[in-house]
Amino acid sequence: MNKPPIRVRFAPSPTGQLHLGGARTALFNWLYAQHHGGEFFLRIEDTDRERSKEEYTGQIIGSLDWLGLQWSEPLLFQSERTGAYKNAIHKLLDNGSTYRCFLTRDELDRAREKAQAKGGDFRVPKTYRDIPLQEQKRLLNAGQSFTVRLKIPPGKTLFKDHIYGDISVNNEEIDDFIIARSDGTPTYNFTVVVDDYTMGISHVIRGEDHISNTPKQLLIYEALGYPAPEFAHLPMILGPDKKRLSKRHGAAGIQEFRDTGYSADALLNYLVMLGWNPGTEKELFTREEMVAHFDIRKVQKKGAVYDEKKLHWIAGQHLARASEDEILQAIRGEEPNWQRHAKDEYIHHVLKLMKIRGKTLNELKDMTGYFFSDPLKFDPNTAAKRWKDKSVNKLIEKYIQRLENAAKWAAADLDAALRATAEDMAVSAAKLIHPVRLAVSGQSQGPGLFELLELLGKMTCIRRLRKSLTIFPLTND
RNA sequence: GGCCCGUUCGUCUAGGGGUUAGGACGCCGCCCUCUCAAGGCGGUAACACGAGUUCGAUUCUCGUACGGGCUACCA
Repeated sequence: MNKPPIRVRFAPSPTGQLHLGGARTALFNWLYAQHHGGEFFLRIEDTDRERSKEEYTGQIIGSLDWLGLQWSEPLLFQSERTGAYKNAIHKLLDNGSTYRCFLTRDELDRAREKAQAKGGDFRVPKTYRDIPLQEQKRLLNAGQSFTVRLKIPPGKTLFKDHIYGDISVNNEEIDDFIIARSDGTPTYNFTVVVDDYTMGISHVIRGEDHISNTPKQLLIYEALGYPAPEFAHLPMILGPDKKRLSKRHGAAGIQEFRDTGYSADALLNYLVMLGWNPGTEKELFTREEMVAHFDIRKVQKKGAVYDEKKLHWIAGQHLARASEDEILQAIRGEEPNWQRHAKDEYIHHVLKLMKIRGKTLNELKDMTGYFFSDPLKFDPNTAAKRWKDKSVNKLIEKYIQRLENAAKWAAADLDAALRATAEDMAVSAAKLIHPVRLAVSGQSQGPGLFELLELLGKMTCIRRLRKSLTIFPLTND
């Protein structure tokens, strides 16, 4: 027994940008393929002419590309497969598993409204399901427009979902639904089946919102005589209100996560933990580790609420673990000219010092400005607190003198020099440390002061300290 | 309304007939310390409800409640 190859797909419709839910569906498909040595395909479901937009196709592809969820060729567009759908519809018309329905949309709408007013439970009337051939011909010749509906057979439709287990539905619950509209175009449930079959998809992994579509699609597989794939439905990603996450909840577009400086790996790591667990307590994963550990049976059934705080934490952990060069490459990937004037070696030092202090690439960029140019802004609260009066100027002057005479410019020596100065002046080291930090960085916080001074270099430090003597204290007295 | 699915700390989750119900984020406190992070230690907080099965249910069964999805000539 040799197993059929594993082929999965992600099939977004280009009616909006790629959002968190779509990205997770894509990720789980990709992981499933990677883990099992299968292939991952992409299919653009652009049959809704009204809502589909080419720019969204571009955005979705761009986001997937950024996430690094590489798909195999060919990339399929449903809009280019009209021929295949037509053939399949004819096949079903010929083999009698479908019928032409001459009910008009208006008729149906009215009947539906009436039924709903009376308490719901509207069923599509099977008026034309079994009319004689002559009558059909007559209507056709009269130019009556029609839709093609699937004849739902009696019985039960059941399937085994890899995540939800056995699911069954009585066929009576399913209407003779439309597979081809009156303009001849196929509907969603139909195109999905035709495409999944022709693409040789072995496992359909998609959102839980498709569970109720599955029996319908299974019935189409049956009518077409195609073998059905296996199914796995993923729980929804929810907003804080427990409703399916959407634009209303804020940052749902992948592009926004990229814009706020999250790395693709961190986002993927967060996403994989949303609704899945490895069965161990590990929760920080590299891409390779995700592939190695992924097991679809460990996917949750319950919808998961998106929590930005946790994403932020994971992003910080990824940053702390990343090499300085990886971080630099990631930043330059977004902003090619970032700090081009500085030497890579110097930037690496800066990043080494700062990477555990930021969670996102943007935070890192924002907090490292003073490593590359003299600070122009000085935190006024810190100035008020740490540099109250002229007495501080005296201390700084003394420290500058020592620094100028420093033989070695290394953290330990700068430290010793500062403590010696403090001792001379009979003050605590802190009385000097804080104002020096303010003078040199404009900030009240940052890396260890002496590592900072060492990295900035003698000239820069002395320049900034001198300058600060002309600025502080802020209050004149 | 009908059908399908779900329900363990605020959130993500582990567990599973007998556990002090475990971990993570967040929050709080302490330690480290020149600050901020990071890190370490500790704390806070959960089995929706009701029956049944059982010596014993958070765990199994059935109901109820609540939540979600679907119910289109959208995908």
